[in-house]
Amino acid sequence: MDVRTICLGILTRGDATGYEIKKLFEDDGYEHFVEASFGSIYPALNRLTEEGYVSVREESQEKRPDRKVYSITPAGRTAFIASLLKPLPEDRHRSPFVFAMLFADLLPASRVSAMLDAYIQQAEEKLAHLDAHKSASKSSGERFVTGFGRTIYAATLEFLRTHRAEIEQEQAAQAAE
Amino acid sequence: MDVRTICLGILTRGDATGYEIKKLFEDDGYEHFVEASFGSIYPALNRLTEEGYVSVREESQEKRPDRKVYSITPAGRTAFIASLLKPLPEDRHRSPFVFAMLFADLLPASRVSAMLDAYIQQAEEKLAHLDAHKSASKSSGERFVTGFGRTIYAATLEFLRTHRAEIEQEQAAQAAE
DNA sequence: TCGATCTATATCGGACCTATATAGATCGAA
DNA sequence: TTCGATCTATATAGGTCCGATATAGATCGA
Repeated sequence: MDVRTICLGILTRGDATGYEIKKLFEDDGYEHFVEASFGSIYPALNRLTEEGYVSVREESQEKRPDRKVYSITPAGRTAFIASLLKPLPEDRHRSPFVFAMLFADLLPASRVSAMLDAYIQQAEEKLAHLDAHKSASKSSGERFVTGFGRTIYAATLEFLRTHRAEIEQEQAAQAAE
Repeated sequence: MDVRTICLGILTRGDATGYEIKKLFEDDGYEHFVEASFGSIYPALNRLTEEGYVSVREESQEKRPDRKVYSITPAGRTAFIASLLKPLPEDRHRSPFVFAMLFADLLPASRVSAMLDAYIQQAEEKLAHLDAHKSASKSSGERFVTGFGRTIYAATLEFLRTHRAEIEQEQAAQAAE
């Protein structure tokens, strides 16, 4: 999903600034599945405005930088739906942690354990964040996605806790050689 | 993990061409976690060569384009280990499917069902591919990563099969309004 | 035998992220 | 109370990476 489509999607739920578009995914705990940086959101909104898919109103606030509040136009809504009717790109899950585990045999056992600890802790935090915002989920789609996220993190934690010993023991055996 | 580090990692396991570097991850079923395109692999190898982290030998074959076989140098090996000792970047799992599910209420029920079907089928194929190459896993790291992949896909399938009805029924209820 | 797929390298354009700059507001800790 | 940290808010430059495309002969199945 390109950043322009992501922006249009958020705007179907209500007006927002570029800043809010980024924050909404994080607050709802979707950042693991959908995210975009400011460096791509702001140019995307400019282009969407040029193309007539969104409109802007500038709210100049006292003693604050201007807020540019974006609204989706009927043309934007149509384009957004159309993009969801096209075949979806495949998921891409890039994991430096998994990559590093492939080369565990080249690393000190302590480093491997530290990586496992850090990864487990991260998954625990993400899971806690999703559970904290459980009640905020409204549409069936949102509930579905939150549940999916919880499932993935729970399965991750379960696997790591039950299988970390295997990789750590082989490390130990190797160090003893 | 940047592409240069990925290339170095593969080359710690043995010499390879740019083409083989890409294929190795796919054949072993790691492409969901680690991947790089030709458009970044070839420039990366050129730069690694300039920097002295890899060396090349050109094998000009009869009636075939030249093979450029890359080998990691001691300096490359050192740099690779060093990169694994630095804090790892976080995972990023981008899912157009999950994004689309957030907006299921804007789509026809048939489209939502079709997306679920396609996503489930993809996960089944990935899982089958991992199982097919089960025996090929050698190091404990490789076995760990293969098991991790299977866990994620299995959890995904389990969740989708038990929860797709919820989102599909809400769709149906909405259409009836 | 003809199209599809495979091996193999390479580049261009575009999409995207990271880091950085700016700037005032708010809020907690010392 | 004041100073640093964090938050709101937009924006750009540099660099990384991907997708599409080009090339070209080999192999393999229909």
